[in-house]
Amino acid sequence: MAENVNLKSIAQALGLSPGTVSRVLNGKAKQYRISKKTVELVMNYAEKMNYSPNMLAQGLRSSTTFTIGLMIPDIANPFFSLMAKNIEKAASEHNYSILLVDAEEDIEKEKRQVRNMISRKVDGIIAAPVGKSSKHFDQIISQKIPLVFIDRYFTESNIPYISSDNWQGSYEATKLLIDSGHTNIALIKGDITTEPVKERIRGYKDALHHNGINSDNCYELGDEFSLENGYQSTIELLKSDIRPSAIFALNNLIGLGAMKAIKEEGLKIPDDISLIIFDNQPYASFLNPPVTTVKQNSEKIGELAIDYILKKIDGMDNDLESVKLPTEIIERESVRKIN
Amino acid sequence: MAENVNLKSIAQALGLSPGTVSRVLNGKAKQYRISKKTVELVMNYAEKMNYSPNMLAQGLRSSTTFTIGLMIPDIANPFFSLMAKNIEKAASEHNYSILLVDAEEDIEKEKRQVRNMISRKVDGIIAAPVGKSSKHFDQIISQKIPLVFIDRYFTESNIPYISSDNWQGSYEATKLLIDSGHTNIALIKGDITTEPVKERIRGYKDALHHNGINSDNCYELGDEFSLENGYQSTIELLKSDIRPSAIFALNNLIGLGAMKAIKEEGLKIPDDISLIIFDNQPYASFLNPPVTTVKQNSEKIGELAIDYILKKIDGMDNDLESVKLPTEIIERESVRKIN
DNA sequence: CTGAAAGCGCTAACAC
DNA sequence: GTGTTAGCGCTTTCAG
Repeated sequence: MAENVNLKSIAQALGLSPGTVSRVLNGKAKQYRISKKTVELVMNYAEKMNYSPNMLAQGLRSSTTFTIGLMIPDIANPFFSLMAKNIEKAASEHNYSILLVDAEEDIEKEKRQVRNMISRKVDGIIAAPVGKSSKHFDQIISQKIPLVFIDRYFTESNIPYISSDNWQGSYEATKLLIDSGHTNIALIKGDITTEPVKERIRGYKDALHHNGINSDNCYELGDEFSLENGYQSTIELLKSDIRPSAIFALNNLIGLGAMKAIKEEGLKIPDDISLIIFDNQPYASFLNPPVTTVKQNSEKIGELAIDYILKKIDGMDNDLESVKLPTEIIERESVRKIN
Repeated sequence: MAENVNLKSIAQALGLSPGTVSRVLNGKAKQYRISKKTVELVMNYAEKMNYSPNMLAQGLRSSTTFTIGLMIPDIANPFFSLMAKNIEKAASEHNYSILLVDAEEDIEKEKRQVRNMISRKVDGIIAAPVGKSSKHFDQIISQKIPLVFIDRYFTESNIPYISSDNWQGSYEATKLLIDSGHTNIALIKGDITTEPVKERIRGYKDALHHNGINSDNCYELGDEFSLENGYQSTIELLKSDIRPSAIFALNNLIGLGAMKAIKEEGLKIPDDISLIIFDNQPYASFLNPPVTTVKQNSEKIGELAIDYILKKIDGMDNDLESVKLPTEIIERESVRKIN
């Protein structure tokens, strides 16, 4: 295998010019009326030499890199990894590659990586932003790089987003608990500066109010989408004298953490305490007990996001309305009906 | 914000040459004894203009892209997504970015993406290869791009790999079942052309033989790491007259599928049938019942892989011995002790 | 139908 | 201390 096979070396070997070789290899033979003979010659030789174009050079010259930046707060969270899978799939079908960043819920890392994406001249960015502000994304906008948020978003910015109807999911979950006779419902939250968490809290509170329950009776705690937070918060709850009859966990990791704590304390779901988890996962129906969840359509979120970005890259001026996809309550066996 | 701020525009604005600006911005001011005044001037102006270097140009010129290709068969599988997380974290700490490919267990896609990675001039590649052969990775080798396999590998190639001791994990799991009195143990497999699956099968068979159990009595089926395969295979098993007393599921998705089938058939684990799953996940202890698993050290796999690649990129000629990390049986409550 | 040449933005060897 | 220049590999305009 030749060391450095590039347009020039091919051209030389074939007694042609780099321009011609480029035209052939980019399927512009018709357009430039290149002779069949030349086309075959080039094609065969390139094939034989296992030529693959230098995309850095292509990108530099054509200022399009066929790269989409994907910024995720936690790729190990199955909610996000499933979304990532669908995004990568659709992207690769259109010959785009994914530059992946796991922001680790760290705003500083996210900021650094925003610049990195700019430096790398990605053609578009899909991000589930981490912080309380989208200011650092302004650079993306001013560079005219298509950008769409997924899952998380900011109401004050006008960057389009695809998310779930967090209010709805939370409202319905809380309502289900209330309808089952629960009036002392604890809420274990994620970062309350993020919009989805705010919305979920609002849904929860609205459901309480609409049903005549004083939310002061209900306890809110926690501050992070993590197993640890779910665990610690639940322990705190169970050790206190609040003794809620139900816990609403605002994401899947918190839910797992809560289960761990409940189990360790020797309590049973739903007999001793009921549980609903925001965000459904494949394993939810095999848990002990099968857990009632709020299902988000994460495939759809990924799909809409990549569609939007791809179209935007193609220059379509489809100024997408932001979308809040409906959620769905999956009733299983973690909620006890009281009387 | 200026439209296109680059070295040239900065140089012009400041009455300097691009070379000088480049030197300052790359921290080579000392080395070239650039005056403090110039350094400050450049730094401030670059900051003010929000300059970020064009990494395509840098890459083209310096032939190093600070990019690592990561090829994963299924990023939605939590086993892989956790590994991806650790890899991205370590990479970004060294200013490398991750180009992510989800091969979707599709060899053709993997082949295409290998070429893509070459075209993109990644500095190194970490891959959990999909197919039965590593032939398409030869191009990587001949391009002298550092490459390491994770999880999956090929014995006949001498591409280094970091994986689990699949034989050990499988042997120990099977032994545990045998020691608990099981003699009719069904095995639900993944793609048998892959080395880890082969090793797991071998571990299983060795354990049977060493304990005087005729493996003809034991049923093997299935061909894919998926929930569907786990489900279908288990249904098939339960409907047949084989009636194993235990199932050994060769990965987490198969395990979940098996649980689904067992539940649907109205059977109880471990009373009616025992289960061990290869690959431990955070939710395993909350399943019904908590499932005995074979834990792989996936953080460590990711860590060793990225360490190796980074060192290799730095030109260290540390020809890593391939590693098979020990596994650990996590005993929970899915195995029934017979008599 | 094809070639020549400019230039994308950057770095580094060579000048002085 | 700093400028000049060549060139990384590619595409595309302009010529013919």
